[in-house]
Amino acid sequence: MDIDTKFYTSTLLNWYQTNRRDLPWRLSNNPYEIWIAEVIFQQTRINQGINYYHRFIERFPNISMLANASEDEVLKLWQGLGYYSRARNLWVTAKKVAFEMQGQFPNTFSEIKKLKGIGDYTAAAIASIAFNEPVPAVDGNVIRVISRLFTIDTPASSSKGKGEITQIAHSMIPADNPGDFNQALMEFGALQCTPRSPNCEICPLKNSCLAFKLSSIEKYPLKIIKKAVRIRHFNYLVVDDGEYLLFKKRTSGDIWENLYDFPLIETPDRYEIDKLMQTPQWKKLFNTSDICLENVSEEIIHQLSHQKIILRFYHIKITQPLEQTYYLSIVYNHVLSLPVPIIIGNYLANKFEIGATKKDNWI
DNA sequence: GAGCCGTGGGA
DNA sequence: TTCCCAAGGCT
Repeated sequence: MDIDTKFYTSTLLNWYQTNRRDLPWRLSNNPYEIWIAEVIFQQTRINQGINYYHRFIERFPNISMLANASEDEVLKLWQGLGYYSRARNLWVTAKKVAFEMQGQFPNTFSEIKKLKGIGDYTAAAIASIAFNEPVPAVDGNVIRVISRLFTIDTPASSSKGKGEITQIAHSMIPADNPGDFNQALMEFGALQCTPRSPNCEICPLKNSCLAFKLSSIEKYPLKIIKKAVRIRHFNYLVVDDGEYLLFKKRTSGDIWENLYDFPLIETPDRYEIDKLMQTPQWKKLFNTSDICLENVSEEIIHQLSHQKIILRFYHIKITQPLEQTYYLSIVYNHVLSLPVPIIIGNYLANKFEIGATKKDNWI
């Protein structure tokens, strides 16, 4: 493709100069802070993650502090942000850099990309912003902007389409400030070339935008058909003896890995209480113990990107400790320190007044 | 390469 | 209400 790259480069840099948001990590060339920011803002809007960023940097101001923390604490700080593998991988990588690489964060794209939790995009962002390496950081914004400017008709989900876009972005990077340019392209996508109803009339690139010329802005980037989300039914048993609650640390191979939740009976469809009491899990847990069903919550829908969880909480009071070792007994005061899925955190806040409210989801 | 992994805000 | 999707990466 024959492109006047200089025009796009200078236009985007000029636009960035006057329209860029003041974001904390933009004041820094510290690879650690850039790394944390880039990971937090993977698939996450600025408004949703900005307070998490501040709290994270305050608690872990450098990679050594992060490396010496516990996984539970890192996950607790991440609670509510979602995609918890990001937090687990941050912790794993921090320990690797701190204890195996003498605390020296790698300084080239290829070395950075070897770290767990860092892929093409994040490696390029860190390498270009912290180390001035001219590598294209292709995120969802860049895909959208380039797709529209040049009407890319290969889906960006394919390696071919991604490759085309990456190549174009690469050709636009100025040698002197690749970091600013990468951020300019992304910021342009976030603020000007928005997914829905972009204001093309005020766009400095409208006369160079092929999609605009063809009145097909809405067509790009090419949409991919999504498969239906899986529907699951969770029955949470909130087992309560007045002093402690039962919890279980979730294991790998499912959502919310390494977070904690209540004893869970997953059923193939909606079970009423009498049917739930007939399940082997219920019978095994309570056996012949005296129980009192204190409360059954309304049905709650928890929508994940790929699953729809239909769930209820069964608040069950017991008078005698259960004869079991499978679940953890957590005293009320300690419940707050456990990293839990947001739906559990909200329940605890509303029902037990343990922890913060939904809007204030941190310690 | 396709499926999996959260959550919240906006239209 | 419902749907979309946001500074992606791993298996």
